[in-house]
Amino acid sequence: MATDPTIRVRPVSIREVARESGVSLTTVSLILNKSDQRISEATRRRVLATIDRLGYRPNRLAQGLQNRRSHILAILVPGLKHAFADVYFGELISGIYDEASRLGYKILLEVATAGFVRQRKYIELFDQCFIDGLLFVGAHEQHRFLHDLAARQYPVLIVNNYFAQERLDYVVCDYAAAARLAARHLCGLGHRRIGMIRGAIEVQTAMDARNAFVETCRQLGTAISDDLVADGLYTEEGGGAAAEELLRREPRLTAIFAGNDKMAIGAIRRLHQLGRRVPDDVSVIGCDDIHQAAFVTPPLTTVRTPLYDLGKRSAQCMIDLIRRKVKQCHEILPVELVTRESTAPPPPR
Amino acid sequence: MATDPTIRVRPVSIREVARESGVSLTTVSLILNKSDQRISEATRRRVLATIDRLGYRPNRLAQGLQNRRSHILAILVPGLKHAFADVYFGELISGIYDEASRLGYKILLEVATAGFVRQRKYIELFDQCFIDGLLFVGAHEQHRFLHDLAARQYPVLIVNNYFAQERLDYVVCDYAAAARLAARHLCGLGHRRIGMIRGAIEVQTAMDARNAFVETCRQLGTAISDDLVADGLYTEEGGGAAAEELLRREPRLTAIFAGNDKMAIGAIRRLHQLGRRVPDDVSVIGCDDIHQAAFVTPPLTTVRTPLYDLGKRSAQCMIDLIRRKVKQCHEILPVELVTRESTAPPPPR
DNA sequence: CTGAAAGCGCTAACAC
DNA sequence: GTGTTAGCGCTTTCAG
Repeated sequence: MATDPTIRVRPVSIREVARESGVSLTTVSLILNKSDQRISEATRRRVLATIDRLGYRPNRLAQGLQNRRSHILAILVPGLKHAFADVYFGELISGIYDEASRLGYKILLEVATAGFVRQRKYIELFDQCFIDGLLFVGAHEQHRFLHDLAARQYPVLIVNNYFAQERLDYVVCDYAAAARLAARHLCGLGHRRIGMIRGAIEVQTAMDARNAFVETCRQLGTAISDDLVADGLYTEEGGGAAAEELLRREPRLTAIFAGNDKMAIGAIRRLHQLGRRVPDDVSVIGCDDIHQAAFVTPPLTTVRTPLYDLGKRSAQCMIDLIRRKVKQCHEILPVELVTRESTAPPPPR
Repeated sequence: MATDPTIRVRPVSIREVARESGVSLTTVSLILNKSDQRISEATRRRVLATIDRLGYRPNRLAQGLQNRRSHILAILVPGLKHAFADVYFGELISGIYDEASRLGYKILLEVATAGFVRQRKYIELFDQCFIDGLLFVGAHEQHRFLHDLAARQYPVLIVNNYFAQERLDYVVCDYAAAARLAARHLCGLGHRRIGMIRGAIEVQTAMDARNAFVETCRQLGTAISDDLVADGLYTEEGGGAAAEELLRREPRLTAIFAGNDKMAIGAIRRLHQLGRRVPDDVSVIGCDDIHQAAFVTPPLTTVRTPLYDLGKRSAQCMIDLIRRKVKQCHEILPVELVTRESTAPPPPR
C-alpha cells in the first residue's frame, strides 16, 4: 500500500535503497554509476528492482556537490524589456531547451542586467550555483564581461553572433549570405533605389549583413550610400522610424531590406501609414522568417535563418565543450530565401 | 596580485574565509545567516571584509542540500512545438522571471512533454532537483498530474488559467470581463451577425470567455448560435481556418471576436485572402494585446490582458506560498479594451 | 564482488 | 561571543 500522498514525505535516499536490498550504499552507487566495476548480476537486478519499487531518484544537489557538475546550462539574454517575449530569442531558446533536455541537461534563465554585470553574477553562476555552461543569446561586442568568463576557462557560447576580435566560441547563421540573397532578389526584380534597415552597430552579424548587402548591390549595379542605411534597433518601432527616415532621405526609394522581420513588419506598417503601398510602391524584404511573417499583410518575403536548429546545434556544441569532446566551436549555418508577397518589381516611373 | 585568471581555480569556500579571518567556520556562517546570535561588531566587520576581499559566494548546492531549499522555481509550459517562441508564454515568463529574480529566486525551464508526465518528472523536480515551486503556464484540465503534485503539498501555481473542479492555486485574467468588453464593443458598433473564435475547450478561461460573450451578446439583442463559435486552437493557422468556417456557416457575418490576438491575426489574413476587407466588411477584435497587435494591418482592436504583470504577481504568490505567508492564492486581474482600426460599424446592407 | 570511510561546502544544535 | 560537531545525500578511493 502506498503511503498517504497528502503527507509531504522526505524523498527516498540511496541509504534506504541499500538497506531495503540488503547491500551497502556503495554497491547501489556503483550500480548507478561506474558499472564497469563488476557487480554480480543478481545483486544488480535486486538493487535495480528496489530502486524501481521505492521510486528512488538520486538527489542532484548532492550529486552536484560531489561531482562539481550540475547538468544545468544557463541561457543568458540581454537586459531588454520583456526579452523572453521576443520570438527571435524564443525560437533559439526552444531549440536550446529541446536539445539540452534530450542530452540530460536542465535550463536556467538569466538576464544580463546592469546589476548582473556589475556584481559579476556571471561568475557566481559558475562558482556557487554550479551551472556547467552559459549560452549567450543576443550578445554583442559591448558585453565585455564575456572575456572574464572565457579567460577563466568556463564554457561559454555565443548564440547567433560572434566577436570579430576574440575567439570566443559561437554558432551563427550566415548573415552575409542572407544579405546577398536579399540583394540579388531585389536587384533581380529591377530595383535600383534601395534602402537598408540594419540592426545595431555593435552586433557583428548586423555589420556583416550591411557590408554584404551594400557590396552585392554595388556589384549588381546599384550603389547604396551610407545615407540609405538606417538603424532600426531590431524592433517594430525602430523599423518604422527607420523606414520613414529612409524615405525622407530618398523619396524615390522602391525597396527596403530589413535586418530582421520585426523591423520589416514595422516598416510595412509605417509605409502603409505614409500612403505607400507594399509591394506596389515599395518592396520590403525581412530576415529570419519568424512565424508571424506569413500572417502579416502582405505576407513577408524574407530570408529564413534556421533559429530553432541553431539553438539545438548550440546546445550540442556547448555540451561537447563541457565534456571536452571539442576544443572550440565556430560554426556557420546556411540560410535560404523565402518569397512571399511583400516584394515585387518596382513601379514603372 | 590576482591569481592567474587563465587557471580554473576552485571557488573560495567558507573554510578559507574562516581561516583567513582567524575565526571558526561557524562564525562565518552565523554572520551570513542568523545574525540574531550576537557576533561582536569587530569580528563581523573583519569577516565581512575577508569575504569581500576573497570574493566568497556561498555554494548554493551545499546550502540547498542542507536546507532542502534551492531558491529555484520551475516554469512549466505545455508540450507544444517551439513553446518558448510564443509571445503569450514569453510575456508571462518575462514577468515571472523579473519578479522571481528580484526576490532572490532563479528560474528553471521545463516542458510538459508526454515523457515528462509519464515518468513523473514533475515529482523528480521537487524530490531530486530541489525546486521550491512550480508555475504552470498554459495548463488545462487535461493536465491531471497537477493533482498529484498538489496532493503532495508541493507548491504549484496555475498561471493564467484555473481548474473549475479543484482548488489548485492560480492567478488569472478576467476573461469573462474581456468577452463582455468585446461583446459590448461590437454590439455597440451595430453588429448583429457576430462569430466567435475561441481557444481550446479544455481551457477553462476559453469557456468562460465563450459563455460571457454569448450571454452578453444575447442581452444586447444578438443571439449567437453554437454554429457561430469555432475553435481556433490559439494559433494563426487555426484562427484563419475558423474564420473561413464561420463565414461558410454565415456568409453575412460582419464581426468576429477571437479569444487571442494570434487567432485574430490569422483571421484577418484569411479574410483578406477571401476578399473581405477588415474592418470595412468584417470587424475583428482580439484578446491579449500582444506587442505585434499594433503593427499588423489594420492595427488590431483587442482586449488587453496584463500578462507581464500577471507573471510578476504569480511569482509573488508562489513565493508567498513557499514561505507559507499565505495558505492559498486565487486571484483575478482586470482587463481593458484597446481600440485600434480593425473594428468599425458594419457595412450598410 | 562488496563495504568502510572520507569528504564535497554548508548549517545549526549544542557546548564552552 | 565563538567553536565543536554532526549531518544533508552522494561518489569514490581503498581494503578486504
